[in-house]
Amino acid sequence: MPEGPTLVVFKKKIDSFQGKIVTESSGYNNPFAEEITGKKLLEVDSYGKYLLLYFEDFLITVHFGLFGRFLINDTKKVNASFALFFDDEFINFYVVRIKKLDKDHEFDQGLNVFSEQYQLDKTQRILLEKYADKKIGDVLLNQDAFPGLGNIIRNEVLFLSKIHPENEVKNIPLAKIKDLLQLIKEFSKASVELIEQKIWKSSASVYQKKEWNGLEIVEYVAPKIKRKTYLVEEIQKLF
DNA sequence: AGTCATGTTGACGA
DNA sequence: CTCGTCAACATGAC
Repeated sequence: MPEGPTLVVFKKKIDSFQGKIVTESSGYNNPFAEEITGKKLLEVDSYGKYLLLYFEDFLITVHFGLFGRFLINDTKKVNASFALFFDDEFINFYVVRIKKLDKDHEFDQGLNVFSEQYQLDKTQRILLEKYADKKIGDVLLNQDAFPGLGNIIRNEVLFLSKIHPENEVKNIPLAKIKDLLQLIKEFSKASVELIEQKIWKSSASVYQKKEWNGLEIVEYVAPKIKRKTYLVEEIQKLF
């Protein structure tokens, strides 16, 4: 279900549990229930498409995949894959995958557009050094270079920066690359509010749309990544 | 009601 | 070793 900005929204909703003690943890896909029980939830954060739950001795990451959901103080009919209870409150996570990491695990904040430490230059360097021969439309979904970037953001920023997804990275003028990276940052951050207002998808320019300003939006499945791609031929250039 | 999807992982074989 | 393909995921919006 979620891309990076959605995880920022999730984090905000769970923020109020910071500092509270987990009185019980459960879930059919939770090998860490015993370790988590009795621990204080020190901090909630997000990185890319992961929700981060920091405890005294370790860190739990929650990935929502395509179907992941969570409910606060509410329960669905199906069993939760992961759940946290705090005295009289609780959070149920459905269809999520969790992992346990070292509490000092370092995420590369230089690549995180939501971080104060984001470095556009670093993303640019990685893109040009490691992915020069790849298609830009494919690379954007690579979480190593673009943590949190998903299919909606991918389609929208390629359109907004007027770049055709089939361009190989090395053929795109540097100025256009910089435009694209700047747009990824701005679009991702602006998305948070739109998601909170539940108008994110409907306010998209090309994603799941048929036309833009009278121009046809072409739709196809990108072969390598097998993801739906939307583009306006007249606007998005091949270099 | 069938279709499709904001995503990843692991199994398998070429 | 790497690459493509497939399936799975207590789903849910349209």
